[in-house]
Amino acid sequence: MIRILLAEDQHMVRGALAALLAFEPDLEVVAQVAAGDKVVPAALQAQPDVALLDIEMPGMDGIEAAARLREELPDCRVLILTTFGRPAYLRQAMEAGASGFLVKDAPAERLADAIRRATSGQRIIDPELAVAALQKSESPFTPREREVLEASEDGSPVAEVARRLFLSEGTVRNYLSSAIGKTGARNRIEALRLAREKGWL
Amino acid sequence: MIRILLAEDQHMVRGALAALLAFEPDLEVVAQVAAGDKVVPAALQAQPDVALLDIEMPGMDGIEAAARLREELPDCRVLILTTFGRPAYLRQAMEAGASGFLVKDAPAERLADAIRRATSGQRIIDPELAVAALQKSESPFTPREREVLEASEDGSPVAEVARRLFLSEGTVRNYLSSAIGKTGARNRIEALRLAREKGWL
DNA sequence: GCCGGCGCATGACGAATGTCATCGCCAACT
DNA sequence: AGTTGGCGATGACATTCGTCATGCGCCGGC
Repeated sequence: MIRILLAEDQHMVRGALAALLAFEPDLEVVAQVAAGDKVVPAALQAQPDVALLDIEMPGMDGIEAAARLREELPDCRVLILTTFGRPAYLRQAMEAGASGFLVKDAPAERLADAIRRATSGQRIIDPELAVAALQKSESPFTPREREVLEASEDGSPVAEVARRLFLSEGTVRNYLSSAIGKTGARNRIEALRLAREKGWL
Repeated sequence: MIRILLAEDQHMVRGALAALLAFEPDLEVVAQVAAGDKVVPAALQAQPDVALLDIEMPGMDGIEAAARLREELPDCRVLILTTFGRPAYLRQAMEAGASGFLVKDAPAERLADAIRRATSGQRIIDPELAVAALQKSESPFTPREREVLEASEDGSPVAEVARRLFLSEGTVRNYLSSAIGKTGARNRIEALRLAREKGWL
């Protein structure tokens, strides 16, 4: 019996996924949480074999939760399940120690299969996404440029981004300027949009 | 036996919802589609009693699909199921002739219940959402302010927005400034984000 | 050992943006 | 008739943003 922890903030989707898994005789959902920061506590209590984590969650995102979980329960495999098949998410998920990465666009049947494979130690990457990630031109950003761009996505002014990243205001402007140049945008907002479209984030 | 059509673009979510409904002995999913423009053709063929429509779909959005469906198959009830409980969506759904409106945040158990009630002619509105819609302060924007804000969402500079809306550059800045003030933001980007969060767009 | 690239910073400058006061026009409301 | 408020515009001003040149330290590769 494979014990599963389900982390997904949309109640109905979570319930539906649980129903989907309930049809599999060898799978058992032993815990359900709706927020990223509840993942580790629930896992410590329920001792699942696999954690199925959404990325977009309140409290803590699924990537971060995955990393924490790998520290606290190294025996628990992590599967990331997300709406957005951004290459950057895939990369981050792998860095966080996830065993697999699925998009919600994938066929429903693939889910149970992925869970079984994860427990047997395999890595599961959504084939469509893997192809997309490889086809997508490599991001031309330096790590810092990406970091600064991402920190600007909520629209906070340069000064605040600088504070958050412990950088000088001028430095932040330089990185943004460079990112704007590389995307061919006219300002940071467009740069952010174009970078996302090209899968550079 | 209540016959159900399921329209939802994310394959895995669709499959999971089908699994959820499969547990109900009196409900039967007779058709599944992944795009809004496939709803009416599939419904004509499968003759469902209830159509469960996501709003965010390729091809045609769920609201529009609902309206078309009401014309073609007036006996088929329509339930809107969506991620975003925006008051505007709720209003549009009702205008399109939907019998009910559910958010994916709602408890999974409520779904089957809503379907049964819809077939018996009742209207179903997610209570949380109804409360939220009433609590939500009405948008403080004037029509022009909203228009200018929305035209700025892709990050184009003021000059371009002005050209698109046949306004002077200064006027656009004025409306943006006013919108920034009303949202309590520090620049247009934040204003856009905050306005969305508050359901003012 | 000498690049070249990245990280970080500074300073300066022009362009874009945000704010404010003020104006005219028109429609609605009192 | 007068007041109010949305709409559109202008001009001036301060701030923020984007760009560029330049400097320094660090590391990896040739």
